[in-house]
Amino acid sequence: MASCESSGDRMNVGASDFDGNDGSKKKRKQSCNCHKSQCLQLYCECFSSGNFCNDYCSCKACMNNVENKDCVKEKKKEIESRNPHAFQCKIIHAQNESARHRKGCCCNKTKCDNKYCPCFRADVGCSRLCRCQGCKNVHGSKKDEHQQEQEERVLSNNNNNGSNNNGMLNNGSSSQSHHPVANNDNFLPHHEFPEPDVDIGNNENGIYSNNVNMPLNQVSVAPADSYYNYNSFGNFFQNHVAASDYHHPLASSQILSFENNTVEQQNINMMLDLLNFQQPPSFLGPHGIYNNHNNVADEPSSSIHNLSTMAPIIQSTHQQYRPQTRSYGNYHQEESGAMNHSHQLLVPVSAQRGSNDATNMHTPSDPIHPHGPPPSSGNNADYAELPHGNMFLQHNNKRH
DNA sequence: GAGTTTGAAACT
DNA sequence: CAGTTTCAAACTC
Ligand SMILES: [Zn+2]
Ligand SMILES: [Zn+2]
Ligand SMILES: [Zn+2]
Ligand SMILES: [Zn+2]
Ligand SMILES: [Zn+2]
Ligand SMILES: [Zn+2]
Repeated sequence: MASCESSGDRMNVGASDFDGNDGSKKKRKQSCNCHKSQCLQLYCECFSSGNFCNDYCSCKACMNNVENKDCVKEKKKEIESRNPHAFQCKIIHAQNESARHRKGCCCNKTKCDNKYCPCFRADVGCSRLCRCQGCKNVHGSKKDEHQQEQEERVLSNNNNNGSNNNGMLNNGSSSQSHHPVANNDNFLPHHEFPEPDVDIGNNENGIYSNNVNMPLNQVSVAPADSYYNYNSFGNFFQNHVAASDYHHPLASSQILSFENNTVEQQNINMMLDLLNFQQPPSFLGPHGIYNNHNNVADEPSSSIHNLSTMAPIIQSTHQQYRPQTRSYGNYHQEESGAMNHSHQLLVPVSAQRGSNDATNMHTPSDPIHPHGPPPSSGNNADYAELPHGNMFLQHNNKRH
């Protein structure tokens, strides 16, 4: 059974074209890097294209192999019962038509001009089946409504000249009329700070600054405790922000000697630290004085305002977010009290996202946002509100 | 249809 | 270039 030549599948890194010895381009065997699907869902390109995984794959817990061929067959049957076309070639070569993607694409943001677009990936133009916005597919872009309308008028006037197409404009060379497109992407820029929120209620002992509270505005489900950490000032912050922005490399003097490296001693140290607490330097923000160290969105992560002054005191190995290389969080304290290199024990953020992932949580209502709260559908949680009102970017690509 | 999960592409 | 973000599709309910 000949497999589909140009499948348009996504390619795992290292699996794309490569130069052969003779200088020719060859297709490297397709491969995947699946971590959670066991390569038994259509997310897996090997499975999706009807192939077993192979030596180039770096998938985890892969089931998509000969050894499990019964299981694979079962799964395929199940999926085909939902969609009989699921494992058929995704590119259609119909007579008198340019090749097209079976289902078309639905690119809302990328204009079909890169490999996010399944049509572009397969080197075919967008067709009438595509629901793309502002299509600029170099292999042939879909007509927009205006062009479609014009074309239909022309066709009905001078009865057709034999050109068959898919509702596709001729490729690249034809210059297109550029209508000014409404920009719906003018989301609140990070530098538009709200009024500083002086959190008096928690300031009476001088220990805490604004971020002592868990974020007030999270969506119904509170993030698991492990999503939070606190710095030496007792401020709570969200780990994923912390991991990338709030830490800096731990000085060797700050790594405890063995005999002091106990939970008890750490707790004593923490109390001492709190006793010796000095208010973090305030700074003049766009709308006044800001007290806290954290979440200064329009300052670089290396800014003093975005740094904590000591290693995380409590950071379990279950913590989802691996502190960045070069970060303070290179070290964490295990329950035993031992300090260890965090980044060798924790998993990268990209490997561990989940629905309760703090990065994916967003505010139900967003008084700061000039365009109202993020829409309630789609993958639309790009932004959330931090405790003191700053917006920050999340993982979840909601549409604006 | 709304919302979540997934892994490659893109970005920095 | 390792780490993170963005993206559109697959998936679930
Ligand atoms: Zn796979
Ligand atoms: Zn594979
Ligand atoms: Zn696999
Ligand atoms: Zn597209
Ligand atoms: Zn398309
Ligand atoms: Zn398109």
